[in-house]
Amino acid sequence: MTNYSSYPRFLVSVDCVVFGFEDGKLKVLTHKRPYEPGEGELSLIGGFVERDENLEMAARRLLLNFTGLDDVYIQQIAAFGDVERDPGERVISIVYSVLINIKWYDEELAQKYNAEWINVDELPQLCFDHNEMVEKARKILGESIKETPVAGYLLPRYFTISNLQSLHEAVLRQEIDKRNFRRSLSEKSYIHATNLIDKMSSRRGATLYEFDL
Amino acid sequence: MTNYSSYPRFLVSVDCVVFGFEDGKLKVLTHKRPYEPGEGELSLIGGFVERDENLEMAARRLLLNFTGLDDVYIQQIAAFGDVERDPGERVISIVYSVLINIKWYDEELAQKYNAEWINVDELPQLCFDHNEMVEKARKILGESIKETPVAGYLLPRYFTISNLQSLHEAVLRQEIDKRNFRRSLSEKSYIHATNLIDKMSSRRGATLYEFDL
DNA sequence: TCAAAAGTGTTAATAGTACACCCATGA
DNA sequence: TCATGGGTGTACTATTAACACTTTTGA
Repeated sequence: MTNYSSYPRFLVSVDCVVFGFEDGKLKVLTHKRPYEPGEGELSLIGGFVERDENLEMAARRLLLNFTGLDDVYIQQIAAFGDVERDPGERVISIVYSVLINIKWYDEELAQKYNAEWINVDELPQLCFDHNEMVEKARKILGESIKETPVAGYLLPRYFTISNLQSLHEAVLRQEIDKRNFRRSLSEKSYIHATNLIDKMSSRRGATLYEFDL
Repeated sequence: MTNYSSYPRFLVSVDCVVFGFEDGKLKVLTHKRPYEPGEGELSLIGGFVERDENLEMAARRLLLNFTGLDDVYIQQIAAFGDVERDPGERVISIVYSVLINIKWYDEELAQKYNAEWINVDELPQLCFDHNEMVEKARKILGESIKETPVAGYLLPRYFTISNLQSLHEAVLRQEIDKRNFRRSLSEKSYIHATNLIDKMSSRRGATLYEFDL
């Protein structure tokens, strides 16, 4: 027997900052909240934790539901628990950063949920404290992308160095020298050139690379 | 009106990894759980979040209660939410790292709560997932201590470079060269020498330093 | 033939690491 | 006078930053 009974219980939600990369821009997946409070306002992908699932499972369930994707990269960012953060009822929210290949995203589901990819540098006001969640997630993404192969989750399997560089530039909000960037990559063990050539993006053709994940 | 009503509610707790520094060792504050489940097992400082307080306030309330200290340094580490993590009932726990000056800790309270400071490198098994919490908090402390003045919260107001170095060594679990350490400090803007001398720790006397917090 | 993106090296500056001796003092 | 911890500088290595031209090819 526990003596837990006298303590309050709370709704616990998971909110996902879903990042995608397209046209040289880092984007975040949003949708219009379909119910009150905040109906019609822009929101991250979120939902409540159920009894039989842990926090990460809840995030994965919501993502599968919303994007059609399983097996995405997710990482916990923080817990948000201000008393008044959700005007409907007190909700404690656990935030996850999620990286997906925007091309695999299910367009039909997008329509169904009023979903929209928004450039992270041009985000309007989102509901509740969701802007703050995006900021935190982006900061952590910036730290990860320099050290780890997480960029692989935002790009297609094969990609050019230019693609990868423009992703880094979008995440870090700074220009990077091409030669220094290529050299730093050549020192990473988790990325390698394939013998494939991309003829789409240039006349000359660019070597396609691949992450070892 | 919300449509939140059909979702489950959970107990939400805050667990604090309270770090202190004494005798050249990084220590964590533990106590014996006074009730089931896990009665008698070693536990971090924790408790349930109340309706009218946010997560950080809950942590501060628990700390004041348990250590007699307000105005401590606290930083959120992560949320732990595995379904079975607490065998009594499902509890979602938000973990905070807390840095205090071990000398200010209230010994009477310590007795009352069966509290004990344990060397972080010699921690026995703690209840539930508390060891994992300590590991995460310690990892983050290691990153912070190199870049920021957080060491100031673990030391007395005035301290010698030797003190500070031994703290860094305890946190990072590695020896540091004395000359390099002193040089790196001289490049930090947030620490400065006072004109006070500590005559306790050596015959010659050592300059006392102070953080600008 | 030329526009457009791919690819390529060198130098300078900075940060980090390794290392050994003298100093001041109280007991 | 000597044991103890305080305090100091230099050379080497590794990392990061700055910088410009040639290559390939389809239109």
